[in-house]
Amino acid sequence: MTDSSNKTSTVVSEKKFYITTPIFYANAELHLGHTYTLVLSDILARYHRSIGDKTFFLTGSDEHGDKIVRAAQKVYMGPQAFVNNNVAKMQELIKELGIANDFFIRTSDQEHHWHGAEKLWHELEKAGDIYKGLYKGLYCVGCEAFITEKELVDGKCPLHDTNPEHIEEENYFFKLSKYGPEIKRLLLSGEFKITPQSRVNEIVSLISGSNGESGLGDVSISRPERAIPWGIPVPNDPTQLMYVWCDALSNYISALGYGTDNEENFRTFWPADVQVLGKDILRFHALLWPAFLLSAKIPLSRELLVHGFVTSDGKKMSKSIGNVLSPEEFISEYGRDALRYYLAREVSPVEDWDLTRKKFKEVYNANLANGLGNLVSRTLKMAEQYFGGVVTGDATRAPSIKTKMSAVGAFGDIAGMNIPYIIINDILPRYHKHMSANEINKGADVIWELISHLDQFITDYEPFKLVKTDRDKTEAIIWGLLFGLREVAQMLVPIMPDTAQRISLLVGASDVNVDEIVFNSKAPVEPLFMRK
RNA sequence: GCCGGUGUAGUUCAAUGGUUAGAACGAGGGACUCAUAAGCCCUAAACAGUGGUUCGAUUCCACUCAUCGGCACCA
Repeated sequence: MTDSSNKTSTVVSEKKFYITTPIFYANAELHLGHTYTLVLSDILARYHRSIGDKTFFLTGSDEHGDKIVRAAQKVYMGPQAFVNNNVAKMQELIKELGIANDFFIRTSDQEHHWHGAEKLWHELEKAGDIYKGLYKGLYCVGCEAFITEKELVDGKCPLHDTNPEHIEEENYFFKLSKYGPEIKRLLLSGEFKITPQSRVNEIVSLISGSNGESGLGDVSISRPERAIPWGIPVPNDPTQLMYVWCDALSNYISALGYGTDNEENFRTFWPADVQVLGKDILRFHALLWPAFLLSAKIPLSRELLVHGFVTSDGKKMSKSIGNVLSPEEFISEYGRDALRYYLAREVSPVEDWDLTRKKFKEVYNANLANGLGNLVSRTLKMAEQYFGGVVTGDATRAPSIKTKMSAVGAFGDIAGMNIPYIIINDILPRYHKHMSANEINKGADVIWELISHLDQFITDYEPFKLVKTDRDKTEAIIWGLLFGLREVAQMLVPIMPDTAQRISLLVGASDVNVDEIVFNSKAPVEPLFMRK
């Protein structure tokens, strides 16, 4: 893919763009929910790279905590070996999905992560926001960990069937309560954005509290070192380890070199432009994380993009129901780009969504095999048969669409307009509008509108008949189709990078200005997307 | 229980205080053939319920029912 040839679809931008996923807990393999987070983020990152933004895309793994230690013990492994193993699997899936992250941060990585976490702790301390206090909770001896009221079954630990003990221990606390009003103000003013808006309302009402009671309390941010020390020691107090929040949330800046002797990336990329996360961890990102940043006098992230959960046939995936769907399953049957397509277009970035094998297949056949793939085949076959693949033309000679396509696009009706005109004045502006607003599903819709226009264009002129009587006009029509396909490929770059490249190579556009493109195309040897 | 959102064709979504409530997928039918029996055209198919405001409501309000989310240490 060359950048010089995509003049029409490139909006020149000199901005920086920093996007993050949460770090994934290294106690199990990644599932479809994680896959969605990764693909959504990757599409946004690739989009911003494609428009020229200086982009940094971060993902990583959260590797500390009692849960890891216990899970490792179960399989007779040390915690480090255990997480190494799981992280290797994560990275394998990340590679299979075609995720192009710039860095992978690991919280057990002393060189890349610990300095940042420690510096953040120091800053909170310096601001006077850390104090020693008593943490009270329910502790299960069997689990060697605190458990929450919600986890209890009949007042007992569900794993050990024992009554947990009420214990108190001395921890460090962070003055979260101090920052409630400021976070509320930033949320309401829009300086700190959360998408969708309903999540802002939730957080604001949480801060405000109910019945006149203050909403926010302080939180404990350390735990006493236990049998196996597995975490980042609290600076100047080795008897305590940082609890998950300070340890994990700081990854977003430690990965940029914060706290190391090279903070150049931090200066370049912070604050994050978009932090993608699932609704389950909204609170930590919308309250604790900004409070940490305010305390440390670091600017807040610009936007949290909060997505929903995936269900399988309307139910939560669970092994006991037997409805678990894995990303690997779809990749092996349909290919990586098909899965990316599904996640991009068939899923709302902010709502819960559902997946079934039946629906995936229907969507695949309708839009990839019959839609995109078939259009590529029929266009390139005609180009090859009639013109040996070499098609010359220009925008001024391209015929116009005849059929009225009602209620489509900004014009309402595109009859009488030619392909390049429609693309430049309607398709591309709307595509960019949606993609830059993180609405990748709507961006993808626009691409498929163009695909539909191109099919309609073939119906309008029937070049397969016309070629017998008017070769010049037929060439102008095929030229219009190839021009359209070239733009489809460009817009597809963030969503389906492999497919975009394949189409671009097949279409074979010359690297000259829009008005004089010569196509040196070839028909695909086999369909892009085999019908299933 | 409290707070907030949603409820439109088989499914996923859209729009609107007023002539025929749009689209996609899926289903049924048709004419074509460049193409992956794909594409194109046509057809059937919906405003949760009750009451209110209004000349007139699917659209505004109230209630009911259903459903989803939140109600702090769950990555």
